[in-house]
Amino acid sequence: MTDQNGPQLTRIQQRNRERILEGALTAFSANGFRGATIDQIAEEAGLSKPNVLYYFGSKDEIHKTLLTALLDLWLAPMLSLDPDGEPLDEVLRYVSTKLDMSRDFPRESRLFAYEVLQGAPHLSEILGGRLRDLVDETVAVLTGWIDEGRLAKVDPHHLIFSIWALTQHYADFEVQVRAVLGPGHDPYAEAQVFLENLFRRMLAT
Amino acid sequence: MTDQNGPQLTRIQQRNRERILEGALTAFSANGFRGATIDQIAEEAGLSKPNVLYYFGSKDEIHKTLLTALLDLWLAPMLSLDPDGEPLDEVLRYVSTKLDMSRDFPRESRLFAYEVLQGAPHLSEILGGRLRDLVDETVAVLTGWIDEGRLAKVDPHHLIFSIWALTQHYADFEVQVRAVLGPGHDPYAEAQVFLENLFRRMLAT
DNA sequence: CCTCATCCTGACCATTTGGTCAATATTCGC
DNA sequence: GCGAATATTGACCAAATGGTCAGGATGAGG
Repeated sequence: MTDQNGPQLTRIQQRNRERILEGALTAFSANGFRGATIDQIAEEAGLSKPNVLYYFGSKDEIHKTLLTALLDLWLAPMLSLDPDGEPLDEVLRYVSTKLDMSRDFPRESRLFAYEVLQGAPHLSEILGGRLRDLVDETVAVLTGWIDEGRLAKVDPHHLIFSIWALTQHYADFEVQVRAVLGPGHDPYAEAQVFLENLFRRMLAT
Repeated sequence: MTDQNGPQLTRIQQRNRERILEGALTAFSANGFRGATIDQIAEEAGLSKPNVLYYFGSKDEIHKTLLTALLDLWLAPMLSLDPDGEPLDEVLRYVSTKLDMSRDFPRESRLFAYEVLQGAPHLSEILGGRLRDLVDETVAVLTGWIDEGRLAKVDPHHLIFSIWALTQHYADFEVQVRAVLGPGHDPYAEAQVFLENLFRRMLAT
C-alpha cells in the first residue's frame, strides 16, 4: 500500500516525497486546492519550489497523489464491519472509529471535504466506482442484518451517509463547533457519548 | 433586512449589486473564495470586471457582504422553534425545514461550508457571538423540554450539531451522495424519511 | 435640450503563481 | 577517489488575477 509498483525509490526520493505530501496535506486541507500554493507546500516540506516540482511534475499531480494515497486510510474503517459480529456493536464500533479519525486526522477529513465540495474533479471515477462498490457491500451486510430483524428498519445507504456526516462534521466544522460550545468543552469526548446514544436508539429493534 | 441604513440606492445600483451578489454566490460556492475570480463573478453577473469593482471595492468586500446578507436566511429556521409547541414536532419541523434548505439553497450551504472549513476568517466573530447566542437560546428551550421529560435526554448542543451535519451533508456532499446512490434515487426525498425516523427514535421518551 | 451625477469601459499595472531550465552540488556505486 | 546518476537551486518566464484610472456613455432633473 505504501509503494506503487513503479521504479525503486532512493532513500532521498522516499524521504522528500513523503515530506512534500505531508506539507501538501497541511496546505491543501487548510486552504483548498486553489488556495494552497506550491511555495507554501515547499516551505512546509522544507524544500525549494523547483525541488518540489522535481519530485512531482505539477501541483495537480501532488494533489492527486495525495488523494489516492489517503483514500485507503480513509475508507479502511468501513471494511472492518464484520458480517458475523453483533450488528449494533459493529455499527457502533464503525461510528466510534470514524469519529476517532476525525479527531486524529482532521486534515485528511478536510482534504476530502474540499474535494467533494468542489464537485470531486479528481475523485469522480472513484466515487462512482470503488467507493460505490464498497458502499454496496456494506449495504448488503446491513440489509442482511435488517432482514434478520437484528437491526431496526432504516435505509442502509442513508445510515452510512449519516455516519459520515455526523463524524466528519466534527473535523470539517471544528471551528464552528468550538466557537458555539465555548471553552471548557471536549467536543470529541461529548460526541462519542452523544453518537453512541444516537445510533443505539436509532438502530435498536 | 434587505437594505442597510446606508444611503439610498438607485434602481441601477440595486439591480447590479444584486446581480453581482448572485453571481458571486455561484462562483464562491462552486470554487471557494480563492478559487473564484472577479472575472468569473463579472461574467455570471453580466457585467465587466471594472464595473463589478465599481460597486464593490474588492473581492473581499463582495464575499463579506454576501456572507452577512445570507446569514439571516441561513439561521432563520432555528428561530422558528416554538417553545410552546410539541417538542418532537418542533424539532422534526426544524430538521425538515433545514433539509429543504439544503435542497433549495445548496449554493448557500456550500458557501458557508467553504468558509467554516477554511477557519471562518470572515465569520469568526459571528460564530462565537451571534450564532453562539442563538444556539444558547435554542439549547435553553431544548433543555427545558428535556427537563420536563418531553424529550429524551440528549446533549442539546450536539443535537443541534447533528441536525446541521445531517441536513447540510446532502447539499455540501451532493456529488458524493449521488455517485454512491447511483441513478434512480431522490436523495432528498429519501433523506426526509430517514431523518424523520432517526430523530423520532432518538428523541422519543 | 442642457447639466450634472451616475455608470461603464478599455487600457493598464503590480503581484502572485505554476512551471521551466541551465548550471551547480551532492550522492552513490565502483 | 572518481565518474555517473541523482538532487538542488537561482534566475527566469508566461499566464492569471486583483485592482486602478482617465475618459467616455448614459441616465435623471430642470
